[in-house]
Amino acid sequence: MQETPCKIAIVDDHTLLATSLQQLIRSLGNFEVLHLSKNGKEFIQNLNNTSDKPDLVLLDINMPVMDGFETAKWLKENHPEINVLALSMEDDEVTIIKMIHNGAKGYLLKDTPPETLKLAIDEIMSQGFYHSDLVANTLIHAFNKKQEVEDLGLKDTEMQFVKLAATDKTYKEIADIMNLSPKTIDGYRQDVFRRYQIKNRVGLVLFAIKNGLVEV
Amino acid sequence: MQETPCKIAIVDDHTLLATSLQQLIRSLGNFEVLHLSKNGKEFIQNLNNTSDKPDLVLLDINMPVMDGFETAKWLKENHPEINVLALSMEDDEVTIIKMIHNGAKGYLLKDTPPETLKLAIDEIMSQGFYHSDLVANTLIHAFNKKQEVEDLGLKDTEMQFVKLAATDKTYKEIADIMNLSPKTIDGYRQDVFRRYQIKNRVGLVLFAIKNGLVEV
DNA sequence: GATAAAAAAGGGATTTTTCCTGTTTTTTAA
DNA sequence: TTAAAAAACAGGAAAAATCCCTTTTTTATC
Repeated sequence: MQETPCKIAIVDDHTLLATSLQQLIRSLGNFEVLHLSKNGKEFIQNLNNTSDKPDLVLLDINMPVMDGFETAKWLKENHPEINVLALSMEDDEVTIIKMIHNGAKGYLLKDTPPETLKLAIDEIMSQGFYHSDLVANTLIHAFNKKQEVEDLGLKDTEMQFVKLAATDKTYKEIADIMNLSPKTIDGYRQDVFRRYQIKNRVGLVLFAIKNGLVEV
Repeated sequence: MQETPCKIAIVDDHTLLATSLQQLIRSLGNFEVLHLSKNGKEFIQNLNNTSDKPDLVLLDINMPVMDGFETAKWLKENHPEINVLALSMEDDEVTIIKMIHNGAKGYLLKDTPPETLKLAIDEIMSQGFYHSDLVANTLIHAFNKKQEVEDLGLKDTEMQFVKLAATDKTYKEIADIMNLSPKTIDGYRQDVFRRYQIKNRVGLVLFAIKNGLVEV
């Protein structure tokens, strides 16, 4: 008895690599390659052009038009049942984290041996995720490390002001807390607004959060 | 030649468990237990009372006065060179994530066999982290899953308003975008403020972020 | 079609924020 | 010690946000 084959789509802007991947996968056994796409946009078109949905997408990250991040995010949102296996040459922390966060069920480097590719696909199909040391270690270290706040050039008083401005206190209340005149606080505000091109207080709150000055 | 022993501190409010842990660790070989503490506060006192700093702390999580979360966070901030190995009966996602985020270098369940405890300590001392499947899988899944936004009871228009309010646009600009009168927007604002006890727009922004309504 | 409820809009006042322009005080450096 | 720089503070005004209460319009339901 033949099992129904695992349907795979390949998204990679390097045609040569995509076609050789296709051949490789076909040689691995019970797999069927539905279509190749050069970027996320083309992939979505291919997806909509056929009723046959892939079980898994081999997704490159660096692509023009619509890259791997966007494509993974789109799939997570619109077709969560389609698994993404990220394929990349990059092994830096930020890239890996972004892909896993966007729903990729595994992350392979492009110099991975074919057996690992097969293993990864099988594990994703059977257990929902390919647990590699690369991904595990990356997540652990990213999560574990003390994320240092980069120096933005804020003076101590300004820093304190910004942190307080990211709460629902009024400037008058902030002035009281800092034992300063509301007019001094207004001076800080104006300086910070100008220095970082901030339009208003909401902008200041978002600035503080984005730069890790306050926790939410 | 005898290596310098690994110095260990134990923090656990269950005296019985703490003392038996102490005995166990001493039996494991080249370890030295510096002191036992019933909670984080007591531990910090013990730390300050002696010049001999531990290399590693076995840290319970559920404790009165100052629990494992706070203690780990304090250590991460004040003594990043001291490794934390979390010990707990809980294996739920949130607990594990919080501990790793607060700098714990490993996470063990209390029903772990002694050999694993030794392995964990050794791995932390040699490689800086004890890589267990429990932690790896927890982080991966937490990071990978689509964090569903719980229903807060916001209507569609209100939701759109809140999302726009969490940008640096004025209410007038928001009204334009939503093709509504500024007065209608003001009505939304007032309703939402009252319903969720929000004081002002910064409060609204923080509310939106905390509840995952917008990404930062 | 009448009626009640919900949504949209408005009037008007107060508080807060924002943005100018400055002056005074304190700190720093020569 | 003194000049310069930085920090703190102010007056005043316009814009935005906040709040309360009322009216109109739309929607749903019988």
